[in-house]
Amino acid sequence: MTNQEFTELLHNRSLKATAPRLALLNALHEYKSAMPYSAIQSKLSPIDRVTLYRTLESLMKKGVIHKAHQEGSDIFYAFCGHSCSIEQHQHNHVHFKCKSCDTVTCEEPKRSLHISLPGYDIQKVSISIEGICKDCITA
Amino acid sequence: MTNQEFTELLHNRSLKATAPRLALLNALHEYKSAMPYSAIQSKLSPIDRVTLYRTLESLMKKGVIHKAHQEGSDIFYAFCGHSCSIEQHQHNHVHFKCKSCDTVTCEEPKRSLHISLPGYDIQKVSISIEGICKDCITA
DNA sequence: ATCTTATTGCAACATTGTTGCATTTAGGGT
DNA sequence: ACCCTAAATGCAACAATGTTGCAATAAGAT
Ligand SMILES: [Mn+2]
Ligand SMILES: [Mn+2]
Ligand SMILES: [Zn+2]
Ligand SMILES: [Zn+2]
Repeated sequence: MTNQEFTELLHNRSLKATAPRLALLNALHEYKSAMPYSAIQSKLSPIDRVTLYRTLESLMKKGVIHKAHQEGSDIFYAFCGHSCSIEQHQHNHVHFKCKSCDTVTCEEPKRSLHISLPGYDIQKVSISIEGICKDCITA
Repeated sequence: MTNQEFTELLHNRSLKATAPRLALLNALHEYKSAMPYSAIQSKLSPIDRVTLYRTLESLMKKGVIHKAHQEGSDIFYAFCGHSCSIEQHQHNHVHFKCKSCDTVTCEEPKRSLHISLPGYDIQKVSISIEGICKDCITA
């Protein structure tokens, strides 16, 4: 992803292509897997804390990024897929955190799981999984 | 649940039956659904913040309570079932947060869902659901 | 090049997490 | 009923993150 493309992405969502936003998008892009808040802050340092806070907020609100994991103290952020837009987030995937390498990734489960709670109106499902990732098992 | 029973519960887990712990257990018990941190703090006020922190930690470690919801800023706590012990937490239920009444409850889904991620070793699954609860729909 | 509005940067404050240490207390042993 | 000791509390102190207001700045439309 080039800086030019990120700029388009932001403009499509009525967001100005500012330095902090491009820095964040580049950081997330390079990081490959979901990026913990602490790593984002280090990478973008010396960014103003409030600016980072609002940058994350606006990008989340516009369906560009999403929180991928929030057990533990460090919150992980990841890019949304094409299914997410300014109107709504649409995530059918799960979030996997490896206890060995501490990496958080967005994964598509083989069988799409259907949760049934009779009498309830289910609007959003978040699934966080912990275990050992493929790479750490093979290695 | 009487105070006497709570004392036994604590002793079974090698924990002393102190005032802060009994206060917490009583608060959780009265609250019925999962209790947000802020409500716990108000209810137990004026409890020392550190004591509350360590009380929650120790009770979680010994399988007496667990975090029921941690999207949002307020973390919800709830009693563990009989399946949880000093050795390990064993939760097969999901956590439902009602967008209307803001209540968080532990729910047993009808079909037990099986998540399949080939190549990965799944050790723990946390499912958080948001929507409208049974009571709010009926009302 | 100018203008307008979104965005930033800073100050300031709030909440929660976390550790160290001295003091208190629960509960087992006598 | 009284000791004793380990466990637990209370307080100080610091760190990290969330959150708002406001003045200064800069992006992008004209
Ligand atoms: Mn994801
Ligand atoms: Mn639960
Ligand atoms: Zn791994
Ligand atoms: Zn409800």
